[in-house]
Amino acid sequence: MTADERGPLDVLIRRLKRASRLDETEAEALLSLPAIVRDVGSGYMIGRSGERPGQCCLLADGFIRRDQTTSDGKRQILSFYVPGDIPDLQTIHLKTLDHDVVTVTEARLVFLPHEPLVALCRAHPLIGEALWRETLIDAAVTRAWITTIGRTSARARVAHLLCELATRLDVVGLAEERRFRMPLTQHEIGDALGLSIVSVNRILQDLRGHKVISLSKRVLAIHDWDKLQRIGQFDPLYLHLHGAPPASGMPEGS
Amino acid sequence: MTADERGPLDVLIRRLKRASRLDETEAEALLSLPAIVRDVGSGYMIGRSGERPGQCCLLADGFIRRDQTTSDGKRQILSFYVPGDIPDLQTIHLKTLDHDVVTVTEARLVFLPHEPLVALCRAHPLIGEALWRETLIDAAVTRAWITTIGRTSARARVAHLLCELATRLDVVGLAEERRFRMPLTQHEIGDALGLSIVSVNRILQDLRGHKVISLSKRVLAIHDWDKLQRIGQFDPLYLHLHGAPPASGMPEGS
DNA sequence: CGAAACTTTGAAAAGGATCAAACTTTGTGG
DNA sequence: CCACAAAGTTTGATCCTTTTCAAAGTTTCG
Repeated sequence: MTADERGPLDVLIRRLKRASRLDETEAEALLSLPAIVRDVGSGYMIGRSGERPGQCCLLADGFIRRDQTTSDGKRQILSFYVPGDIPDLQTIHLKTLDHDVVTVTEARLVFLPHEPLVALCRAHPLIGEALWRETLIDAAVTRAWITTIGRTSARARVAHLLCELATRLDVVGLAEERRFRMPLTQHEIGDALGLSIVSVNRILQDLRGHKVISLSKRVLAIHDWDKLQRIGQFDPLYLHLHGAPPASGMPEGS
Repeated sequence: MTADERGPLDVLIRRLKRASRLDETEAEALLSLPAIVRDVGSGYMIGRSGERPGQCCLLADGFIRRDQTTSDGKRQILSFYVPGDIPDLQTIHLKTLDHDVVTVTEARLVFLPHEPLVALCRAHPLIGEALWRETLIDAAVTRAWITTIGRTSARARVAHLLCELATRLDVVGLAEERRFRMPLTQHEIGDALGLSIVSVNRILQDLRGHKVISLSKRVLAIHDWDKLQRIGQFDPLYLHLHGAPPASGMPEGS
C-alpha cells in the first residue's frame, strides 16, 4: 500500500509522530479533519505575500519552496519542502503571508482549513503542541540557513544544501544510498544560497571533478558523504530528527 | 510607575496583547506564573548550544542576542532581542538549544519554568496560541534576515538593521524621535549581517557623511528616516506589529 | 522539430575581506 | 580622580572570492 492509497492524513500522522508523542485518540481525531486533495503542476502559486489564506497546505508529494522578493526584484528562497512538510503551517496563527509559497515540481497538495485545525488543537493539546513543534523545527532550519549564508563560502553553502536535501529526503524514503532525483535548478540553488547561477555551476563542476558527487540528467548521487559533510560543515542536529529512524540505513554523524 | 515597579509579568501580558487577544481571565492566569527575576551583566550566557534548559527567559530590561558558531569558529548572530521579548521561547517545545543565548548589555531577566508554562497553555488555549504566535513572529523576523543577508549589499544590510532596531525600540518606548542608545558594537553588527568589522565601519562612516544618521558615544540618531529605509529596503510588515500603537509618533510606512 | 528553459564556459570587474597599525573610548584598580 | 589596560573604532593598502556580462551548448517538453 503506497502513501497515495492510504488516506492523505496518514502522511500527517506519521510526520507528527516523528517528533511528538501522539496516542490513538489524537490519531483518530486527526483523521476526522476535512481535507481537500489537489494535484498541481510545477510553478503553481499556493500563496502570495500579503494574502490571508484560510487553510494550510500539507505536501503529500513533490517539492515546494518559499520565496521573498526584494524591492529591487531579486529573489531569495527561504526554504524547500519535501513530502510530509506543511510549508505554511504558520498561517494558522500568523494570518498574513510574508512570502510566496510555490511548487518546485508537480505536486499533490492536501489543504487543511484553519478553523477545524484550530478547534482540534484546542480539544487535543497534544496535537496543538505537535503542530507548534513543527513550526519550531521549521524555524530552527531557517536559523541554520542564516549561518550558512552569512558565514560560509559559496562552496560550503552548496555542499550544505546538498547534505540537507539528502538527509531530509532519506527520512521520507526518497533517497536510496544518498542518490535522488534533484528537484532544484541551479538557478533555484543560487537564489536559496545568495549565490549567482554561474557560481553554483562552477561549484557543482568542482564537486564532480573531485568525485564528491555526480549529477546528470537531474539525478544527484553523493559518492563521498563524509567529504561533502566536511565541506558543508553539515551537522544534522538542527533538523531535529532525533526520534526518527532513517528510512534507509544512513549513518547519523560523520 | 515604571516597568520595574510593576510585577515582572506585566511586561509579558502587555507584550502578548500586542499581537493577540487576551481577556482578564488569561491575564489573571498569567500573573499566577512562578517567575524568578535576576539581574546580570553583559556577556552573560543564558543558554548554550546543546543544553536543555528547564525554563524560558523573558527579557525585562537590556539586550540579548542569539549566536551560532560554525565549525571553523566563525560567529553568526541570528537575532537581537529587546525588552519584552522571550529569546528562547522555542525551548518550551523544542528542548535542545541549537544556539547560544547571551546578554549584549546588562540585563534584567525573568525566568519562567517550562512546566507551569505548558500547563497554563493547556488550561488556557488563548495563552498557548498567543505564545505560539510569538514564536511565529520570531521566525518571520528570522526569514526577513535571510533575505537581507542573502540578497542585499553590505550598505543595505546595515541600513536595514538600523531601521529594524529603531522600529522595535520605538514600540517599547526606548527610541525617542528615532534616537536611541546603540547597544551593539560594530563587531556584533558585522557578525549579525555576515560582514567584516571593517566593512561595517566604512558603511557607518558613509551614512554619517551623507547625513543619514549620526552616531557618537554610543548614541544613534536617524536624521533621514526615509532615506535609510530606502537604502535598507526596509518594510516593517515582517515585524507583525499591526495592532500595536507606536509608543511615540513614528509614522508607519515611508 | 523547435522553442524555452537550463547548463556551461570564458573574461573582466567589483564588492568585501584581510592584514596591519594607529587612534579613541570605556572601565578598573590604585 | 588618574593611569592604564582592554575593548572598540578608524584608516590605508592589497588581495581574492564572487558577480556580471556575454555567448554557446544541452535538455526537456509540447
